[in-house]
Amino acid sequence: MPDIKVTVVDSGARAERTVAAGTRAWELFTDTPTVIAARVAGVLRDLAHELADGDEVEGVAIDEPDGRDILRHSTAHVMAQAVQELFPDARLGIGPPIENGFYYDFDVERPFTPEDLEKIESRMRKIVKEGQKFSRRPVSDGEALEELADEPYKVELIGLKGGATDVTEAAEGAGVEVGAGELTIYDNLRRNGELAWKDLCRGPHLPTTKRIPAFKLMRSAAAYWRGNEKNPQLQRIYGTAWESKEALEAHLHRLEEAERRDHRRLGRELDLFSFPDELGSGLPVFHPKGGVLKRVMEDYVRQRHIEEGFEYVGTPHISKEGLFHTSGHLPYYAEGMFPPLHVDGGDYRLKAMNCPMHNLIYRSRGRSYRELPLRLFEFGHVYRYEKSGVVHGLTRVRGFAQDDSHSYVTPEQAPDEIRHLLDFVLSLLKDFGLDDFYLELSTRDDSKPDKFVGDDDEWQVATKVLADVASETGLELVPDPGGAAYYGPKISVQARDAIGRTWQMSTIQYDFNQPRGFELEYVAADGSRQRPVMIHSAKFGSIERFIGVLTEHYAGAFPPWLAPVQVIGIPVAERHNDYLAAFADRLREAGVRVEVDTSDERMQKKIRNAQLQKVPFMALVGDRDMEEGAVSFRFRSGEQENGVPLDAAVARVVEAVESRVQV
RNA sequence: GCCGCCUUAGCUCAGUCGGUAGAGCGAUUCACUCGUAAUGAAUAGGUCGUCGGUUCGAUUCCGACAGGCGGCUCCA
Repeated sequence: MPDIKVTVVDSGARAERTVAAGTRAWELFTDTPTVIAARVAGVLRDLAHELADGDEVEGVAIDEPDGRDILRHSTAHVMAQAVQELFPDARLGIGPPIENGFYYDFDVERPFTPEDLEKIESRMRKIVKEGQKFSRRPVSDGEALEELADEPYKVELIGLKGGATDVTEAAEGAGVEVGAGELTIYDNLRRNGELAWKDLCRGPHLPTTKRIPAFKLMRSAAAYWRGNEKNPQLQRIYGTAWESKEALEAHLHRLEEAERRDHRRLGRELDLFSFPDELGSGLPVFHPKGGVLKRVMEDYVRQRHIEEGFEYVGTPHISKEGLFHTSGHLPYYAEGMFPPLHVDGGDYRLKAMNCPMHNLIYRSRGRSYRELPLRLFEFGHVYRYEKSGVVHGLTRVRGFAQDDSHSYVTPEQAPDEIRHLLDFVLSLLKDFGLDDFYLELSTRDDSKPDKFVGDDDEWQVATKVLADVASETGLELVPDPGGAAYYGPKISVQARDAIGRTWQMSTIQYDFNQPRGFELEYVAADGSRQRPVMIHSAKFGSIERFIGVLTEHYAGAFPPWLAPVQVIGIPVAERHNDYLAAFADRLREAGVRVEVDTSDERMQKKIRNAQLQKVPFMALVGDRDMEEGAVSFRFRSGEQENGVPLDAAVARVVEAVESRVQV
């Protein structure tokens, strides 16, 4: 048998090897048990892939990103097999790997119960234990259609492959079933060669089910077939799979950590806000402590806007409906608005956006080019009729305050203004402790012209201006086709929080449509009347959402400048109360939010309470401190600074607040 | 809006196979006055989410609605 030459790549090192023709990838990696697939000439392959002369081969380890995807995809197959063994009538949808796990969709008569998931999971363990082999088999479209005649969703995918340019676009996740080029079926073979199960799949897969070290089914939920609400709903089971039991445990631990940070839970525990049923879904109230957070944020943000050349305005929450026809909201955004109120023979609407009202301020008198950029800003309360299933804590509500501004500029000024806004937004977010961002550029979906106002040329200009400025920042820029507002494209700032989750915060939108709708004009230097462009911008998106995000980012342990209570005085015994009260007065004079715990609990209990309330400074006073004219600080970390003289103690707190640092 | 699950004291949760309920924490009161994450005792607190139906009787079974949770779709 002739020999072939292959190049084996191992963590950057390359080695030429001569092997017999017909050698399969696994034979190169017999010494490295973590390798579960191969990257051959840059393409992921099964370990059973037969090598060709000149191939460049790299092992794919189970704990690298591609390896985990393969593991999770294979685990999804095992799950589907278990489901079809237990529920023979279940028809298969798609089953891709996703971040931290996988899912598989099934068409079943009855939704899965938690007990079903347990049964499925134990059946899966049995299949894993059996060590079934994943065996790849190329098939023609015709053969696939014949073999999978009982799987209508798979048949549909095969059909799409012929027509649609990109199957992944036709159904998110479907790329793992049907790739470009030839179709393949994976047979799951028992040790004796018997066929246990099969599925249309592009692969690659683990060599055998035994190579699944750790997995767990998480939950089941409904999902629309191919992500379209007009399609039937399938039952989706989510699971997770990892390269080791330890990695699975660590993942579950991270989920617990995220739960501990949940702002809905912290909001209750820290007495920040609540959602009274009596008000209705998605309508929060802020309690005094949450009110502090909200006011401090708003004060700071208002101040920064004024420094940046914005003018603070005020507008009502409701208006006659005609305004929203002029703005285009009713034709394009009606389903997002609350239904009309019938008053005095006319219809009024709660506003869903502030822009129409700002336009009226602009239009209240003639404007000169000398006034531009004209920047109007307010905390405008808007109300949106969110579908009942999407309301979620403070991050998705039906009534909220936008820190909303509209810059009216000449078309020539637009790029500078957008640059200015983007810089401003990023600096504001950094002030609040968020410093890891990327940008998203949301553009029009050309296939749905009825959802967007204006002509192509205008959209192109607007999109280019935004794209150019966004790329100047050097931040990662992710395209978001179809995500634009009806009146124009937008840049949004996505911020990563302390545990790596991303949140959409600021948006900057370029709008040439509303100025036309409202017939906004300015008089140019040559005396002609010109139409301004407006740039919409919300820095935090929504104050409510931002409070929710900050709460999770800090896990409720806010930096002193934001903390509802900045210092809590804890007397060791009742005789220290007066001394602490005097210290608290001094702090209060310096503008510090301070409380003294004069309850008759023991000191240890007071410390525990302060710790649970996540107060940044605990100021303890006992006999020793009183004698020295000092206090002792305890921090949330448990660290202490004992015997701090009173002047220094006040200065210490004030300094931390003013510099907006975390302690 | 769609699918599934859930709703018992302020919070977290037991419980009743249909005969109107209990714990811990929290609250209040009393005692204790204490040096870095829970002192002890007593007391109060619930028409078991709302409205209908079945039943001699419903917190429990059925239905509708409201609210919540997890997804899908959508989104600041």
